[in-house]
Amino acid sequence: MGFLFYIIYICLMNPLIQHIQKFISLSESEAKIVLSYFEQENFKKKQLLLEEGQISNKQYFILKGCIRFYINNSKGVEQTMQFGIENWWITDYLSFQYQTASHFNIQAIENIEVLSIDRKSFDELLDQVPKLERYFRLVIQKSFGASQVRIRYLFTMSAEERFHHMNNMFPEFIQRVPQYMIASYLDFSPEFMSKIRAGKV
Amino acid sequence: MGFLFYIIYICLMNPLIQHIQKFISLSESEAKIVLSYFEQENFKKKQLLLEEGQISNKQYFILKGCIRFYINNSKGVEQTMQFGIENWWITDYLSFQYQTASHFNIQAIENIEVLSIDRKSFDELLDQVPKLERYFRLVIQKSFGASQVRIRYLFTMSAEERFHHMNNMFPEFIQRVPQYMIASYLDFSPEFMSKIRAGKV
DNA sequence: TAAAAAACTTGAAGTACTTCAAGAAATGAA
DNA sequence: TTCATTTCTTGAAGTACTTCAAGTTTTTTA
Repeated sequence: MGFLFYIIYICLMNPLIQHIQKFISLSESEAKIVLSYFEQENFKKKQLLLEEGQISNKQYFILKGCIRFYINNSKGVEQTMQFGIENWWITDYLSFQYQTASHFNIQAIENIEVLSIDRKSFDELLDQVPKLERYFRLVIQKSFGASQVRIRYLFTMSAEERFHHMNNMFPEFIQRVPQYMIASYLDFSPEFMSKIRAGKV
Repeated sequence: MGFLFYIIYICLMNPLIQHIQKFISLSESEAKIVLSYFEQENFKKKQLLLEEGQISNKQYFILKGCIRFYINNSKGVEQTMQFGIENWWITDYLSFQYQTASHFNIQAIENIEVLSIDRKSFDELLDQVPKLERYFRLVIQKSFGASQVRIRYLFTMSAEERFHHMNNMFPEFIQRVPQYMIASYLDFSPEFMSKIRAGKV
């Protein structure tokens, strides 16, 4: 009985289960089923979780660490499309859903721990715990909203404003990630970022 | 009996039901329930479906016509974030979900017909037909994918390339919408668009 | 702890766009 | 069918960035 409580305890303490519980409620037995579909994976700094041209066969929930979603632009320069940290889901949803080649790369910026689920298991999980449809709808909805806000910033702010805005909103993040990645995320050159920071613009 | 068949027929012929059927299957009776939650609304060209500062209380499915999702930038210029045509869903999902003030405007570019559903009805509908959770998840997932692709284009292509790309992909659309809206969607000035079209860049 | 690699800085020169202003063309309204 | 409004065009001048190249600092590796 003590052992069982322990199992339940570790299930409910799991970051993924806690995240799900923010959106929908899950019983202990459902939590256990959910977790049984996931596998923990670790990646080293700079390792790729997905490479351009591959089919994104897995969806990841970040337990620990920071990753980025990037492309190689026409000049061969890496351009960061999105960052992900603890409690974020990350995948190329189009490639994952339609099993088509991805245009994006996903890379660990730090040593990371993620929970992963492949496409087939994901479908099975949703059939077995249909409640999760709502959870994933809400998660994607938030990501989509964030993506729209991002486009709004790109459209309405100058390079310098975008930098200061990000600096105010996520100061710890600016410390955590190389500057050139932030620069490309904000859509300007690393040199220009250097000048902004030095107040030389 | 003939009358009943007729009802079923008009339900299944409805563009929304047909759209839903592309993602999940729906019985005739479910189709009827779904439609009972929606209301048809018509808007005239230039009318606003949502105005910045308001809470987006409705979600729209476009039956006919073309709309745009735009912001007023810091210089008071309207900047198009997104277009919507037949069979697209449109709303500010963040404002709709969390009932917060929207930063966006939604406007009819042509005289339009939409199906609308308010937030409360939407929740009820999902409770009554839980299958739809998956439908909406997939719809939003596609929108999110499109949004990511859009950012990719903004990052990797020059103004001229973005124009030619859009011109190749959606030639009929370029005809349908004023040039200055396309220019702002592609993130350059209407004057520059004019020069691109004239081959004067 | 040294050497190598990665990340950041600086200034000078260049460019892809924007802004402005004025006119022409197309569309809509009476 | 005309007048008013909206949309599109053009050239000249300006600017917010980029690119390049070289040096400095920081981090990683052995």
